[in-house]
Amino acid sequence: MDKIKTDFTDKELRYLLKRGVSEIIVEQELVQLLKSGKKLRLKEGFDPSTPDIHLGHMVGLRKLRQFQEIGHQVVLIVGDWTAQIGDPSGASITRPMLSAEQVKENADTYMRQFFKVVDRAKTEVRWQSEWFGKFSLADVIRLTSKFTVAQMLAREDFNNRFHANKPIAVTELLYPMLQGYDSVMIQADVEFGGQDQKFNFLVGRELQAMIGQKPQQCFMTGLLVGLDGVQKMSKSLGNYIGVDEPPHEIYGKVMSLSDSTLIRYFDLLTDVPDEELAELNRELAGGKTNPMELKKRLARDLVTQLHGADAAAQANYHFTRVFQKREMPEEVEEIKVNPGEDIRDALVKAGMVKSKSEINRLIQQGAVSIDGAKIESAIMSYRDGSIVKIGKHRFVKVVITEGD
RNA sequence: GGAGGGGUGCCGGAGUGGUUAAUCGGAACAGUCUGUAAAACUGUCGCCCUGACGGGCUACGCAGGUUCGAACCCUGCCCCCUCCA
Repeated sequence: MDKIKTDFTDKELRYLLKRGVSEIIVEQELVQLLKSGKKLRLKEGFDPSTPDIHLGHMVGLRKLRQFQEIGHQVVLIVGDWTAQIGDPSGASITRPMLSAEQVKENADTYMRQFFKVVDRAKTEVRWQSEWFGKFSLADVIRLTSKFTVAQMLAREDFNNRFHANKPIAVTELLYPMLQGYDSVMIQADVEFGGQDQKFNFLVGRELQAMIGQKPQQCFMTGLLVGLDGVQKMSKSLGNYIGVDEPPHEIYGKVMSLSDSTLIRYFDLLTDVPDEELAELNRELAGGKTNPMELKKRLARDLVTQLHGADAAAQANYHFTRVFQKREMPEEVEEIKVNPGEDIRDALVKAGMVKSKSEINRLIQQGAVSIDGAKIESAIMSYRDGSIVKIGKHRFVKVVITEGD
């Protein structure tokens, strides 16, 4: 079958183990594993209560892909049991229990996005319920007796909350143990995730050792800052770019990134070589390169990865035309207008604006034009085929129709 | 079992009887500028009528009440949260 790559140049190793990587425990052991020729089992878990993947997650998925390309096996775990506990974050300690159908649906959604980056053919999907579904109280006691409260409190988040007199649910203490047990069940060689997963990964490592398995390596990827350029990309902060978003949306969001985050994005999300990145960075600092051009390159690269080269070219064209040149897009939505009807009403009806008050406000702000002429008052003359422009990039074509 | 805090506009969060469609921040939208859907700056940001001036209506968990007048006071109900044991 697939050949497993065992000979690496220093450069290749550096790319695999440094680029976009935050920490590896234990790096030397991982290097040995890679060179041993063993087909490694790479564990990645996810919580089916949050099925959307964004670029922040993509950093890790790209790593999985890279390991697949040198012959290794990804094992994706659907955390249908741990999802009921909620990963201890302090913010939300109680989560609604999801129905079985809901979990299934979320899992499908997640996987559809996951496999945009990761190779499905080299992935084994496992559900926690395969083993936890049969767990008895005796099993729970056996598992929990392997750890002490002090060990669990070593986790930074628990520790903080403990000392701040904030609640820690008993089930939350269970979370790392369950996640660790997954590693035992699938005999993971390496577990992948963000830096915030370190504690859970280490619990898995210990548990495997106790049971007589070779402890897994912990592979933690770097954090991506979100659109605001300050906080980490996360769904709850709303500063994310979803893997599932349409091409022009991804492209546009990349273009709105703050300049200072550009290189980091290249670093974490593209294959542009380190030397070239360093060079680009120098040019940027020296003002030799226009950040916009670089952003376009980044946007094209990312859209290509997620939607293919054609979509990327199209998104690029669309952006240049609509946003840079402020021309009409190739396709303009049409709205039906009855003869003599106030066009404002038609715009509201078509959902172009939220309310008549809003369109009035926009007119006052000088944001509306018809056939290139700015509208000063609410009296708008138009004819069949007129192009109404609202703001910088909302266009609509008037179609006059009789009836209703 | 005991003690206490709170539910306000898309979100966060002021306001504790009139001058409050409701300070402020964020998001969003628009305008100016620009190398960019970056940044910066300015403005808008409940709904309806009006070209505009202006006017009307609805809103501060829910339901009542007090008052000339309530997000703010009272009563009941619902819901969140924290601490002690």
